[in-house]
Amino acid sequence: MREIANPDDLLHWYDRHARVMPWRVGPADRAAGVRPDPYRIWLSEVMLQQTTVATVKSYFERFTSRWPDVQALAAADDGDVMGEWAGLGYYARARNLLKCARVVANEHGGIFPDACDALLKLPGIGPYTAAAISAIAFDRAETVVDGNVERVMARLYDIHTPLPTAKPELTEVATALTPDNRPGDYAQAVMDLGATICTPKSPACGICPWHTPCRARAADTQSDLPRKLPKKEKPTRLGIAYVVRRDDGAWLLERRPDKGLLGGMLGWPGSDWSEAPAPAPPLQANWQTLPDEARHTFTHFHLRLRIDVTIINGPVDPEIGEFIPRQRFKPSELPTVMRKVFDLAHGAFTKIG
DNA sequence: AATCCGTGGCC
DNA sequence: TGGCCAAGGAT
Repeated sequence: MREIANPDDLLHWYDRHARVMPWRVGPADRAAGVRPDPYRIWLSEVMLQQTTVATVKSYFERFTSRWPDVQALAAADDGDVMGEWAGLGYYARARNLLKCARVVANEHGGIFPDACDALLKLPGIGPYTAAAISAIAFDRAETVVDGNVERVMARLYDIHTPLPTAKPELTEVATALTPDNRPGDYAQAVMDLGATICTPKSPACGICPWHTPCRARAADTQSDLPRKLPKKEKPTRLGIAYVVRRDDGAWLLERRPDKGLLGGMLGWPGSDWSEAPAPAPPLQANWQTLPDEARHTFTHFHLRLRIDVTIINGPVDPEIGEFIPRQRFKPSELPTVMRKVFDLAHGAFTKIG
């Protein structure tokens, strides 16, 4: 008879090897009765969507220092939140984060729901995040299925169906395995296992607490799992960014519309991004094209951005965007592609004087 | 259902 | 250097 994976074996491993994170209540503290702060769990889970733990840590510290609870975040200025999120990517997360904070503050008395179905109704909370908050913050027996869990389950049960087709099947076996005992710790334990032992490349099967029941390990297929459908090729798009510096040091920037790429973020005025972008200077000036272009890769295309710069004297009323005084302009509040443009333009201005 | 939506580290 | 990958969600 084939041996079945035992959740207690994983929990025992987690008790010894749980990763330490700023938002996490470790297994020892949890056993002593310490409860996680749902606000911090929610915030960390949204930040961790498609984003590495290492990247999230510093953002989490800055957010919780500036906005210690959901009421504080709900009262925050939109631009301040988008500015703090700059560099983390997937900016719809930040817009939905604010929406969610305001719903929780105004319609739930500042208390996060503990049930999945209620959490799912909130902006920016999907199946994974709802289960994660319910399990981790409230210790309810919900099953989290993220990329780690998909990989662990595909290997544990030697499932060769490629993702995303395999998702329902992987969810089913993951659900069947979820224990009623310590579900919050268990959810974090599966993800820790995927992140540190059952890794995408070169999994450390020799020290895995589920080594014995793992069917992929028995079949030596672990390195091929999970299978994934081939990805589409990324096209290259071109564009022009216009950097205007006023003689008093102010910069001309625009707030991008909420919908679409980099929605809600600050950026330089520019052309469309396409095969043949149409020039669209925000004002009449003596434009100079920089020798180097900014290169950036988004989720689904490569971008090559020509940079046109100019320096203007005295008051000018641009048709597009708004001058931001030197004192108030923080390059750290720009999304990465816009910061690359700034770095190149600033370097050129500095050299020219 | 398929597409859109960022970024940085890794090898 | 370029593709892969990371605690996904909205439309």
